[in-house]
Amino acid sequence: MGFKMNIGEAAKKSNLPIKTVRFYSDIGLINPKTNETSNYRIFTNQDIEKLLFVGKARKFNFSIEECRELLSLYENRTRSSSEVKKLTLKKIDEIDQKMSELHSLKNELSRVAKSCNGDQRPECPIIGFLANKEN
Amino acid sequence: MGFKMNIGEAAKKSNLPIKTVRFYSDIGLINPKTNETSNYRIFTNQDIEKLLFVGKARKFNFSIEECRELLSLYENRTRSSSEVKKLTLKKIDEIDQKMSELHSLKNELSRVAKSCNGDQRPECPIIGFLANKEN
DNA sequence: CTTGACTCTCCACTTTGTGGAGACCTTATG
DNA sequence: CATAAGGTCTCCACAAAGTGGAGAGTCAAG
Repeated sequence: MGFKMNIGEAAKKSNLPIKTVRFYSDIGLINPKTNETSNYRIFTNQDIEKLLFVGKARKFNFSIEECRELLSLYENRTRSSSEVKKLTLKKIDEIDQKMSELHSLKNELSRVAKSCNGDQRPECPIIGFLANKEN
Repeated sequence: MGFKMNIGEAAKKSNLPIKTVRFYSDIGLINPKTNETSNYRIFTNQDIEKLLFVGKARKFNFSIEECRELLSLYENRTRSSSEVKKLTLKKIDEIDQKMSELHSLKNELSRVAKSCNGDQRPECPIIGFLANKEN
C-alpha cells in the first residue's frame, strides 16, 4: 500500500493544474480510486507517474488519444517497442510537415511585407496580395 | 446593382464550404443582405471579394479577429498601410517562434527515436524518456 | 402538384483544457 | 461544539474555427 494523496498534492507532484488532473481523470486517462463517503479522488504514486508521463508526452505534441495509447504500452511492458517507435516516427513526420508549411508561409508573408513601405499612405501591397484571387 | 447570388454559388466562387460561409456570416465577418420573405442570404460580388480575402488570410494563419481587422483596413482605404504591415510582421514573428519550438521538439524526439531499436522486445528508451521526471 | 435541389435555423460535437458557481468535506481554532 | 478557512466535488459555460445532422421552409422544373 503506497502513499495516497488528494488531488491538490497530486497536481503539485505532477506539475499540472488541478483542473487538468481532474480533466484527465474525467476522460479516463488516469483512474484514481474514489473515497466513497467524501467522493474525493485518491491518487497513488503510480497515478503520479502516469500524470508525469502524460504531461511530458503532451509537451511533445502527442495528442490525448496518443497518450492513451502510449500509456497502455507503458503499462503493458510485454508489448514490443516497435509500436512506440512507430508512433514517435509518425510524430516526427508530422512535425516535418508542419515545419515546411510554416516555412513557405513565412516566405510568402516576408515577401509581401518587404514590398510594403509601411507608411501613412493607404496603398498597401499586402492587402492587394491577400485580395488577389490568383495565387 | 451588381450580380446577386445565393449561398451555394457564393461558396463555389469563394472556394469555401457553405457551412463556413454561413459561419462567417453568423459572426458578422461578412454581412450579406437577406431576402425578407425567403430568409435566404443574398451575396454580391463585393461579398465574394471579402470571402476570398478572408480565405486567403486564414490560410496565412491570420485569426478570424485579425481578418476582421484586416477587412476593416481593406474597406477603409484611407488608413495607413503601416497598420497592415505591423500585423503582418507580428505574424512572421509568431511563425518564427513556432518554428523554433518545433525544431527543438523534433530534435529531442529524433534523439530518443534513434536510441530505440524498435524490435519486439519490451525495452523502449522512448517510454523511459517520457516517463522520466527530470528533463 | 409534386419532386428534387437548395437553404434556413438550431443543436451537438470536435480538442484540450480553463474559469466560475454553489455545495460539500476536512481540519484547525476559539 | 461551533465556526471559519481551505480543499474538493459536480455541473455549466467558454475558448477557435468550424463541421455534421435534423427538421422545416423555399424555389424551379416537369
